[in-house]
Amino acid sequence: MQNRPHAQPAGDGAPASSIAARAMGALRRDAAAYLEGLNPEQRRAVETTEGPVLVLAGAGTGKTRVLTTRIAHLIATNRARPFDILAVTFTNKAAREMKHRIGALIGPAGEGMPWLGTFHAIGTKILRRHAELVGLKSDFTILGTDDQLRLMKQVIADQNVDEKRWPARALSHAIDGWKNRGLGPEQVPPGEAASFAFGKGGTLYTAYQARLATLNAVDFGDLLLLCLKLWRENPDVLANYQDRFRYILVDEYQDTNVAQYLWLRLLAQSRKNIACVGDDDQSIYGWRGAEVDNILRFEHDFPGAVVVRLERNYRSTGHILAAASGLIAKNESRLGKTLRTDDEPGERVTVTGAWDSEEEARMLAESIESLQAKQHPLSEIVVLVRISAQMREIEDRFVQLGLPYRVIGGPRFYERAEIRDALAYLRATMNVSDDLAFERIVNTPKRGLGDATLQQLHTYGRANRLPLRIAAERLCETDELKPRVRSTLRALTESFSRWARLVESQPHSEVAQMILEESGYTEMWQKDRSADAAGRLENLKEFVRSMEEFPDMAAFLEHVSLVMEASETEGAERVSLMTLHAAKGLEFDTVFLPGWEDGLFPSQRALDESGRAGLEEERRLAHVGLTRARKRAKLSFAVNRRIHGLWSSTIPSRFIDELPETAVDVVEAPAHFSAGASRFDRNPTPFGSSYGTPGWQRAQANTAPQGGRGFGSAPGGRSGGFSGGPRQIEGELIAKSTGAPSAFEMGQRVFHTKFGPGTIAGVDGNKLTVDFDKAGRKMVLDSFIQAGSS
DNA sequence: TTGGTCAGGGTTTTT
DNA sequence: CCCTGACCAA
Repeated sequence: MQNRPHAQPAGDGAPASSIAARAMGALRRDAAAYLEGLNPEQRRAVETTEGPVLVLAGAGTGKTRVLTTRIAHLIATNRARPFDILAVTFTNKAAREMKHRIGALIGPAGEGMPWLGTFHAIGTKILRRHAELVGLKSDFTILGTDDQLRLMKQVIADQNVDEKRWPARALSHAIDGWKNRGLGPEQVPPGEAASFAFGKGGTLYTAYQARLATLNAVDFGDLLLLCLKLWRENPDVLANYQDRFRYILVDEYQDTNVAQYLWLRLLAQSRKNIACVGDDDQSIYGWRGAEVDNILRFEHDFPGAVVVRLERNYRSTGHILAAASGLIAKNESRLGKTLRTDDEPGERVTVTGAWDSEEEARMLAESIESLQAKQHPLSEIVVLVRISAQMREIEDRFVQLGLPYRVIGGPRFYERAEIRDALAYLRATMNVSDDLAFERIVNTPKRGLGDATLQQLHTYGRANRLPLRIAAERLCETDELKPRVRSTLRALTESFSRWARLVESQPHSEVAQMILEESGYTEMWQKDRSADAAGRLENLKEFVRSMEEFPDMAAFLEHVSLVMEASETEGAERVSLMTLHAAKGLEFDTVFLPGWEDGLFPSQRALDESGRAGLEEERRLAHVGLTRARKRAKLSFAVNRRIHGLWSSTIPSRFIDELPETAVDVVEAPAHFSAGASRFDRNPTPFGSSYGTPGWQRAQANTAPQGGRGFGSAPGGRSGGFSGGPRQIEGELIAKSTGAPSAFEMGQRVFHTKFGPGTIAGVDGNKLTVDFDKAGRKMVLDSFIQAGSS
């Protein structure tokens, strides 16, 4: 390898550096070995280190591998140290994956890549360093969507705009759109700004930004937009970053929006060592600001760019690839790639029509069961739908059959109400001036502090320039409040002060749990009888538990505003169910693609709103779906589908006819799936061919004992009448209430994971006072204590 | 202030 | 059909 400088044997020459030299030598050998697994195109993508590079990486062509090897190569050949490289991704998941794989490639040297992360995480890091230059303090808070919306509503009300005609959602959408395009309030084209709320769009945007500034807060869009502002107004700061980032790598370049493009262009301007990896055929986020144009225009934007096409697919068999390629070839706006494989043709893509969506769900489930009978692992099966609404019927069927499945996507962990509430409690505790947090939970659980009281607080706070929490404290000293309101409000503010003091001295996760209990928040869910209450308590428990991984509360809050995901139960033997969008980047042996009907897929809305471009994006989505499959892709459509509760007839997707004939098999629905079969579904005929399947038998076992209803006794009912019945929900409730007698006694020796061994000096319900041998006297919850052995 | 009822609206999703 | 938000009565 020409790039392997001075591979001298250790011991040769200067003895002073022998250990380091040996270590370096080992590093280089690894790197070289690594390169050998690459095909010529991949290798070119890795080894063209200087100047702009665009890697057009088709589905399954080893995109991540190229990206990680490139980084390893830069480091191993001493072109850059880990901290000289800027590597941006869109999702935390992708960033984590890259970190992991780089670590595996070059060992601990790659672990500490400080500038590998999402656009937003890196933007945050940069902004915290220069906050004052853009009018912020470095401890600014990052607002989530719901805080953003609440703020937006306030702004709309302040400006005397009718919220009915111009809902906060719409304003938020408009502002997001502008931010995605890199436009600050002053830069929005006047005509465009005027089109919102009778010419008030611009004013509202300005007012919203002003509110954010007062709160020392930013939204997600600002994390990029303010970087642009920072760099444009402070050329010296920009120059510093341009110099610092010797090499820039970008993942999923086809998903970048204008703001991100500008962000990258500013940084890459001086050194021009920018490598973007992406696939124009997998651009499916146009509706949220992604500009396919960014990738289509790359050579123009970065003159002299080297373009490398990765077209050798290592994932799918021939017919699947042919189907996907044939389909995507119908798109006009693309750079053009032809995926090829050395793999066998394999099974053809199947297309099956069903009478209605219920029948489609039954067929699908039956196919899965027959695969299962042939030892196909369930974890290698995925069902990809266009919209989440399709999931319900499919889930119903799975539940009925007892087929284990998991839904990927859905509301993100940190977007769930209970998590946002818990976070709000912590934020309001940690930061007296976090008005949004305080406002969120002031009456959650219900305390009788409603709109009227809140209005009073706002008025008082604004008049005296005080944050709400302080305003509440002061107002309690006056007699402006009704006695009842005053006492609850006082109790609340005093609790906050007490919790704030506890954070100083107690382990943060324990304080958090205490806050949730003493505020009555946990109790609120314990009393809630609805089906998901147990799950919410479970989430809260997980939330508290996850805090323990952070050194303190502040660090936890910082992390959580950008990243927080539900712990996924991986590797479980289950079928996966998700939207096509959620499936990007994943692969499975068998992929089911139901709902290929015009209007649903391609979606009518995409067609109406974006015309040909919309259709092409839908087609790319279809392409993404097909290319998830390694061995089997099974399309289906229904002739009748329930849309918003109403049955309407549909026609097969135009995409079906665009598939190359030779790659497709039309498979008829099994005979017993005739129209209206659902009516007889609950009345087994002993000789009917479909009733011998294991699934049917399980369905019987599951259905019969439900609420004492025998089968067939619910005529006309929904065939999946399952979720309505009483269901036992498992799950341990979060921290038993304070009243429960503790299992601990005075004088008992105990052990605490953080404070070590100690002796119990007091018991109050589940709160214990413990004299720790090392840490002194602390108040802790019994759930954090184990009976001591020593 | 709270809880009920009713009308309206309803892709895709990350940070 | 199912969820959310607005409005109204107690």
